[in-house]
Amino acid sequence: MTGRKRQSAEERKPAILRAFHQVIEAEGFENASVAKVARRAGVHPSLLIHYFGTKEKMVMALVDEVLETYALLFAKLPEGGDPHERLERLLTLLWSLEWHEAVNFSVVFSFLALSQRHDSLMERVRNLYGRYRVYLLEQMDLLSKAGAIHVSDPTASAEALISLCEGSHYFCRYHIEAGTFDAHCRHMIQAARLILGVG
Amino acid sequence: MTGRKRQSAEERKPAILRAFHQVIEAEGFENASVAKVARRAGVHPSLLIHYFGTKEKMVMALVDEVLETYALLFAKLPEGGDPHERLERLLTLLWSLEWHEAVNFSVVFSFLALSQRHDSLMERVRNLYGRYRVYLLEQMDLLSKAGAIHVSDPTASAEALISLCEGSHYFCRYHIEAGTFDAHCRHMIQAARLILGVG
DNA sequence: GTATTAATTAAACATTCATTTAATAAGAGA
DNA sequence: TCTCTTATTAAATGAATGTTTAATTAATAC
Repeated sequence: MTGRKRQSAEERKPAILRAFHQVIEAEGFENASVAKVARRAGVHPSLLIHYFGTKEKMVMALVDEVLETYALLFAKLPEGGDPHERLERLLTLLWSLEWHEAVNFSVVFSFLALSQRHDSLMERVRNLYGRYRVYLLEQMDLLSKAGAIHVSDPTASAEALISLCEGSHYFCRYHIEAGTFDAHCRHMIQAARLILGVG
Repeated sequence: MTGRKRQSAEERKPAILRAFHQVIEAEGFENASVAKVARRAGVHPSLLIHYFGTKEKMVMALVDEVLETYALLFAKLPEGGDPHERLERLLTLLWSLEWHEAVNFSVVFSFLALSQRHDSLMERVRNLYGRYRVYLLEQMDLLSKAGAIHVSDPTASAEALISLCEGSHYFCRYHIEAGTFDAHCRHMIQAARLILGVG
């Protein structure tokens, strides 16, 4: 009748979340109703409730996916190899198009807003950034001992790197000219080098 | 009957926007309905429509206020005086509690999400950051000539400062420990000095 | 004190909201 | 083929959505 095939839960649930993501992108989190998501997924609204229980749980399922995207991103951070080369790979990855486009800003901004009044979400985001910070501290220790960087206060440098990186990716669209993203990344890498004492 | 006094439009409209802001803070932008805002303002829902026309226009009125808050913040940036002292005042202001708490993060994150699909809002935010950038470039030129800083690429340094500042304020809550905001600010000021060649 | 203007509410509107309950349909295993 | 499970829809729910229209109330101007 609908022209849609019967699918398993393992196929349908991700498809619904994909539709949810698209609706948020197109119309905003505040306008992403169950009915609209269902329509985009080509499915009856009650099927979403059947799979997720409530809309809130569906939101949290999408949050899980977005957080997982970040976790996968962090998993790409370089671990071994020559210190100088590793530093180079780290900076190049942090300011790559891949890193920049990993998530949708409309979705992430909405979830960051949500985290302000959703304790467990806040805790999960903090946990993610905590791992980020630990990674940077470890690397700075290694790179420091190898003489690849020169930092006096690793904690301060880690905070600065995270701030520079997040500020750059989330806000550059508000102050750089169109078509200058590559140059912006070079600028940020240079600033990162100054912070790491290798300017 | 309601116990509320009759007020002029000049008093009522800001009061309604204040209530709107509070509802977003407490329940999120996606749950801030006209009825809830009216209830918090102690007023009938149709009064909001009478004053603002539509909910969307009411949203834009609140956006105006938030953007104005930022504009007033920028107006506090130091202009004259001794270069070294001015640099000191600039960094101290950028990483002050006043700067940090000037806006509500739940509200701003929601509006940043909105800007992704609202062209005129995007343009207005870009305009704001453009002025921020111009200010920094002007100051860097002056400070540079006075020997207070040493930057080779002012554009790159301005982008780095903005990124560091925004990334710090919007994301520090996700990676610093409670009660370490002051230390974090000191770290950021030190990083800013490195970027400005006065480390 | 009356007329006028502006603030405010009341009531009703169609629409959309998330969700429930029950029915249907399809595939899997026996 | 029959049974059982699971995917899917249909239909109905009451509440909440934003908005309109008309009525009411209070202050202002004359």
